[in-house]
Amino acid sequence: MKKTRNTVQRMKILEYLKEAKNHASAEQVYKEVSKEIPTITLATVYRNLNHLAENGQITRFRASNGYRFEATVKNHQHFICKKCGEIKDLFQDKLTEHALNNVKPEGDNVEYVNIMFYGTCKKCR
Amino acid sequence: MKKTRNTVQRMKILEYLKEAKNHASAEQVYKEVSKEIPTITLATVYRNLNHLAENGQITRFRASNGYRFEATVKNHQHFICKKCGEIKDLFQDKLTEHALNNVKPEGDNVEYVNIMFYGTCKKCR
DNA sequence: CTTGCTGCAAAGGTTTTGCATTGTT
DNA sequence: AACAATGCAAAACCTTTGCAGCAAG
Repeated sequence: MKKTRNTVQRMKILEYLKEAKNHASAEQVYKEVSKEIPTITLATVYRNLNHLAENGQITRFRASNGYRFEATVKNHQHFICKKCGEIKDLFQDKLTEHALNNVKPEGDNVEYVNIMFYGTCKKCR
Repeated sequence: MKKTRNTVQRMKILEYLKEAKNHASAEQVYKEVSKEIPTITLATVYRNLNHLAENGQITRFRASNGYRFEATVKNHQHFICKKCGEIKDLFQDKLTEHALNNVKPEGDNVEYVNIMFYGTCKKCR
């Protein structure tokens, strides 16, 4: 396992995601963290987000307009509105668990599931 | 509903996806269809893939390196290897259905689910 | 004939990378 | 002191778009 360092940048990025509890884009993280570390660059934000994701401290997934990042939270799902693109958390207890329990891998090693519901949100209907 | 035309390009693209039963990237579709229609362009491929996806004839989802397209097949899920990026179909019967039956939308209109399992495939372990 | 679709080329947006320098450990 | 991480700028990638001509209905 590679050695990692706790730089101010990395700490602040993680801290932001933990507090915001949102599904931030890299740009969004960059904007927020810039307030505290004005010299930070988008490249650094990306490098840290990827690093944190690889270490399981945050979760990374794709929306139609790029990656989204969130502090890792167990057993929840997402709803994405096809019109406005809003992403909501769903906490359908046991659903994630149920999915994991019902996969028969056939030699592949399943680590986690990503369950995304799509449709039209209340506002856009 | 907007009127659409069945151009040779569109027909061949759909035909390819139906026969290949894969999770092709736009590039891949382009490459294959080019064999039959050498003058086709990537832009046209994209326009048609998006068009077909909007009409429900194919399904579009995001892998880490871009969109993937497949002829629409009901009630199946995907497994993606984190190392090699290979995408496999899973047919855990009822899983998709179960997920849809267990969402409580709260005003949002759920249309479909995308269930993606991640891990390390047999070859990469 | 109408207008949706194509090919071409160019632009747009997001994410990654090379390099010299800085800062953690 | 070692080397992981940063900032900067440039590149790489994927996808979309404007436009003039073409072709499906």
